[in-house]
Amino acid sequence: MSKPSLPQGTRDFSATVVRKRNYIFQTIRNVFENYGFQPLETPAMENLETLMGKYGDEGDKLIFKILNNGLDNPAKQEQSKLAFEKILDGKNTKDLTERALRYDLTIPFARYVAMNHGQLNMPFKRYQIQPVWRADRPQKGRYREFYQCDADVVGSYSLLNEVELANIYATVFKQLGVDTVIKINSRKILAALAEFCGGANKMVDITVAIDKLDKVGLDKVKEELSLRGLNANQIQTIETYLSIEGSNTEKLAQLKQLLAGNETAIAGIAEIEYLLNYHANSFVGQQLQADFTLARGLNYYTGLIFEVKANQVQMGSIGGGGRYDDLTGSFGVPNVPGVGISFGVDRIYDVMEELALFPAEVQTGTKVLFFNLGEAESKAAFGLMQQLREQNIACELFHENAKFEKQFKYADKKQIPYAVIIGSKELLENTLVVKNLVTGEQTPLANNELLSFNF
RNA sequence: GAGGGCGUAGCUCAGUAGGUUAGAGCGACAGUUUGUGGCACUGUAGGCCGUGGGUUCGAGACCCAUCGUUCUCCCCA
Repeated sequence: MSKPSLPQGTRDFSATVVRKRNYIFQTIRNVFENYGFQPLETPAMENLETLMGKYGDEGDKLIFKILNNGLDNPAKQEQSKLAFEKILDGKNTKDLTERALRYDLTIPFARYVAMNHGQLNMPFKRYQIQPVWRADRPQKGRYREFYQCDADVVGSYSLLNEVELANIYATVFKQLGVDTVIKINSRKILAALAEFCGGANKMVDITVAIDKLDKVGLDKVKEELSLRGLNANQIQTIETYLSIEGSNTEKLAQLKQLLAGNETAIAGIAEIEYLLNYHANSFVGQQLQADFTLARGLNYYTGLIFEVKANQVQMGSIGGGGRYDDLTGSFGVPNVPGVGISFGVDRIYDVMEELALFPAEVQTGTKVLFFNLGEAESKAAFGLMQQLREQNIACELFHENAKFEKQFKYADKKQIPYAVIIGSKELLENTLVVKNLVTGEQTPLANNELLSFNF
């Protein structure tokens, strides 16, 4: 028997970690609910065809596929072999795999909307907090199983949705105490830039290249643009575009000048201005930052896009989202617009851990340990303990009669703040001693006074 | 998909230019006279040195392979 181990990129979460994670989940969930979003859960696995082709070529490779059962069935062996040959040739076949683990929460949601759009009360606002799986190489802040917390609105073109979603971002991170910047851009502006430089079909090439600006620097970006077939003139325009700097208003002014007269650009700029003006006088506005280099990988975005970064920590984005005008189109239901955001809990956790932002109260487990000092003594203790439990005070009775030292140590390890001691003397007198294990202070009480003790 | 680092006790790691029975700290367990802890002291247990091959009189150390893990690039949360 070899040592047990965990699949790459997955983790066990022990008590302290779970409590901290739940604190994040709870915060996000409460804010979602507070903004009128309703919960949804979907299966861990989807039909492979639901997912394939939705995340681009790179994304398709990272989808965890589930091997069909019964491939070794003698009657089907020939079929299985043929199917395997097809896979080796890079072709898809249902004969080997027809299900896959969900890669994100947005596409399963889109599938859900497409299946139920007749029944849904539009605009439909749902939130979803579930794990997703990606066959990626794990590294810092990157796992093969991780949670996403999504909130999406479908069935509405109103920019008021974007306004609310920005508010949700700012509120959650304020409550968690994480100092963040919410970067915003519009896909329309990127599209307009492409129209200016080489045509709409160059949009992907351009966005992929400029998205790397802060990582590789201007020269490398220009190099890549050149490789992707842009001429010197076009690259010059993009350089000007990338050199836009200053406050949000200053940036927008420069952009207007650069892309003057382009209708797509005007529309995109209007979106950003709408969002900024709406939040001009709130705490949300202080975090919003127009960033025209922001591109976002997923190509279904069409309007405003968001990305959240933590200010004091070196870490990839801890949230992202944007508007997509035709998400369910690929499921045969056209013209359902939507906009959504996502929180990356695992990265938020890492950021908060690094900055020591978790409040101490998160770690409250057992409140009172009842000492076990003998058969009759522990029986009395048990009865009293049940009374406390009914008051929702978490208690434990030590599992066996043991030396004081041992019982104290157990309490220490579990950081239990109180002990209740009932020995032979107390048993006779129907009394007990409450000991504060932090201060060492002891309070003798009659049994019937225990319930009114302020733990 | 490409490229680095690291695998020695439950945990964190030492292990010098290859040389006897592989070490420390923490943790665990037991005790320091019988019912008040966190400290201290003493003792005990616990290692196919990731796995398989090779070089050598001799390998935890060197070489190759393999598995695991971690980090970077690509891409992403």
